[in-house]
Amino acid sequence: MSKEEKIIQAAIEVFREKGIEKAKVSDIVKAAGIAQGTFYLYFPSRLSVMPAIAKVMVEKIITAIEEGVSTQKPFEQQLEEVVDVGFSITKEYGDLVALIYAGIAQTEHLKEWENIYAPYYAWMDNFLLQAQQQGTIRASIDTSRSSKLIIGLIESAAEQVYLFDDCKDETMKLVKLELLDFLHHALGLRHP
Amino acid sequence: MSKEEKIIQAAIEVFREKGIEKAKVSDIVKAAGIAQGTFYLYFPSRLSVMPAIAKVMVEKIITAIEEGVSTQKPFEQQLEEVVDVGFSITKEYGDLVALIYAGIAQTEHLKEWENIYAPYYAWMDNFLLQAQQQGTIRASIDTSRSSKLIIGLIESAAEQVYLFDDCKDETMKLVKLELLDFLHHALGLRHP
Amino acid sequence: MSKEEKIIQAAIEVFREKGIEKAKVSDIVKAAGIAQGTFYLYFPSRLSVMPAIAKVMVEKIITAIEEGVSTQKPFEQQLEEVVDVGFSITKEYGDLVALIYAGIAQTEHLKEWENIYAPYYAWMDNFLLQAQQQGTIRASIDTSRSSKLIIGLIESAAEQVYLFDDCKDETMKLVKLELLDFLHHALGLRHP
Amino acid sequence: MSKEEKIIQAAIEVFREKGIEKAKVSDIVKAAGIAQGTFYLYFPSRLSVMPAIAKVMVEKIITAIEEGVSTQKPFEQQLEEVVDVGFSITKEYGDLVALIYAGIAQTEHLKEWENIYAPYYAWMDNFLLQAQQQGTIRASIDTSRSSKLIIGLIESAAEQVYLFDDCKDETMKLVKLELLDFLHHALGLRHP
DNA sequence: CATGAATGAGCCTTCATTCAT
DNA sequence: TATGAATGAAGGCTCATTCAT
Repeated sequence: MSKEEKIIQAAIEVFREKGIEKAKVSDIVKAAGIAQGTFYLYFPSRLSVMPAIAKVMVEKIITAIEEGVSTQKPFEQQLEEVVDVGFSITKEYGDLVALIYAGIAQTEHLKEWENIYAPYYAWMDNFLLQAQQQGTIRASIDTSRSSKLIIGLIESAAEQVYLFDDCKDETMKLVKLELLDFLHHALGLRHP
Repeated sequence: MSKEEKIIQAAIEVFREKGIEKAKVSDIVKAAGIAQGTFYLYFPSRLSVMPAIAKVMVEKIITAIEEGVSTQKPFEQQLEEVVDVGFSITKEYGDLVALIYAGIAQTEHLKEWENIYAPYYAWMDNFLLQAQQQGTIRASIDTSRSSKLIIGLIESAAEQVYLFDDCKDETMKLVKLELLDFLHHALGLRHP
Repeated sequence: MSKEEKIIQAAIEVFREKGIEKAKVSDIVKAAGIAQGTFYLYFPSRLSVMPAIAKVMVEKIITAIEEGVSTQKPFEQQLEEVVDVGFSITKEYGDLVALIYAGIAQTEHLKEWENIYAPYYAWMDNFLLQAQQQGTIRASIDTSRSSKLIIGLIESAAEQVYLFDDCKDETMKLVKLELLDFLHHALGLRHP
Repeated sequence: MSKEEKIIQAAIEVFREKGIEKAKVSDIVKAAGIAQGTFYLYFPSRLSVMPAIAKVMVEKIITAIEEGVSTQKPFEQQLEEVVDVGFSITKEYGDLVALIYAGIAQTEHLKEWENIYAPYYAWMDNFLLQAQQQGTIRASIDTSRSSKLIIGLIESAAEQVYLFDDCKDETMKLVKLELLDFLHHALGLRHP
């Protein structure tokens, strides 16, 4: 693992553990096993690791989606898998997403956020588009816009369970069912 | 306006303008027109104004909803008003919401967030419940869970427009339409 | 008890408990049951209570000496009582003495300390003088100078026991015996 | 001179000049010719230099004793030299001793003080022990306990002169004589 | 490339003191 | 006399960043 990768991994670790404000460069370099000055050979400032962290995170999201959704299956099942993966992502990276969001909100323009999530949005757009072309979901959907709505919706639902709720397993199933029902209707899903 | 209110107003102003990390207590007291020490008579630390800000914000949200939605009109029109108000709220307070969310993520447990939004959730729950009882929306909806989904959905949509997008007015109408369509289907809206 | 007395008593309490630097005016007024501003009606500044505390302390010392030493008994027994009382004083007020000493060292001229202890020195001087006039102790002693030496000696001995040592009771008796032996020889005590 | 030594020397200087409470870290670093932050690389807090100062001071005391007392001469002359050195020490470091004592009283347990003075006590103990073994002072003395008494005694006497009195030179000789006389008797000194 | 000691600007917070009531 | 809210100066400490080695 290169020094740069070490730093990014250590930063993820430390930011998750301590939060943005309390994550010191000294913590990160300690976790990375490098010297204080070395950090600045790779990143110009403390918060400039954030985009790199975001990139790593989105890569993981994309991988999870691609691995978790079987393009062979019927759309209805795929949709269920999309929700499952979305929940897994929030479970595993929800705090990290919130962190990066906050980090970006504090530094650069929030618009940057769209670029970060772009691959996720693109995947979802394509997912809907294909279903639409096959007549599985209603034709009136604007897949580009709805892809963002759906991602927001899945995240909202998952946050209800993982960030806020306590009795997770129980709630999770109920929320997922409600969400799937919601999506079925929203997408005008036709059971072929 | 009491000193405490002055501080909260000034804090809102400064946090919005400078972001969490760069908002100094000295900025806040200057904006509030009080002495540095006075701040600490009302709040034990710099970030402890956050919950107070959140409370003010939610009060404004509730007021906006109650004023913006005419309970006399048919549900379909009310829903449109709900979306309109939701968009207005995000337009006006979106950055503040993001700020508070980040501020809370850095200090207390994220669960606190649910308490803050509780009145908004409660209103939405009741809104759906009445529609359901009148048979306007499908009976299979769990209004409590869906209220959160819908609020998340409206916020996602509005953020697309106001936080990220540039060409706002144009986009806004399209996104709103897409969202309303999405909701109509999701809720199984019956046009009476 | 007058307000002024209340303040002095509260100050003694708080200074003993928290030490000089950490004893806040707010602590003192709270302990005294008065308002913050009232303190400044009686004392011009935070540390200006110190002399008043010192005065109270010396009064207690004098009282203890006068009550604890029986002028009727032979000198040898009186000397033992003087040592006993000296030890009691250090046990009870040793920390306070150190406190006042430090407090004075930080503010005014250390010379003030002599004025504070003056009554104690005077009593000891007189005590020695009478013994000398009766031929009980050696004539070559300068009672004025030696009174200070002896007080310093008793305090040193008692501090060994109460401020520093752990196994107090055991040690105390041994130290007292050693000290008395030391004093007997130093004073050239004649057993009549 | 290492940075740490520079800090200690500067701290001694500043604490003596301004007293404990008014000695600011900024004063110390200025005197040491280093940056403010550098102070905290070597000491965790402002008052944590105190023990280091104490150590330096005791080293100086030991050096002064070893240089000022000629172990070859007869005990009586050595005792005079011990008193002379003791007076010199108080003259030169008396204020520092009071300072450190107060500083320690404010922070750590007072017991620490005994550890600091331990080398001085040990030297005196040994000094007495040898005289006792040679029959020069009375056999009934417990040298360990009396070493502390004697050090307390010398300090008391010297403080009378240097800390409190004005007409120093005059008084000094008289006090010294009185003290030596006092010690001769107390120790049961035999003039061989 | 790597190091880590050194820097120093800057902020949060405390608290003695004041003063209008 | 008494109050206690308000003041604001002041300082300990942190920590991102630099740079000589």
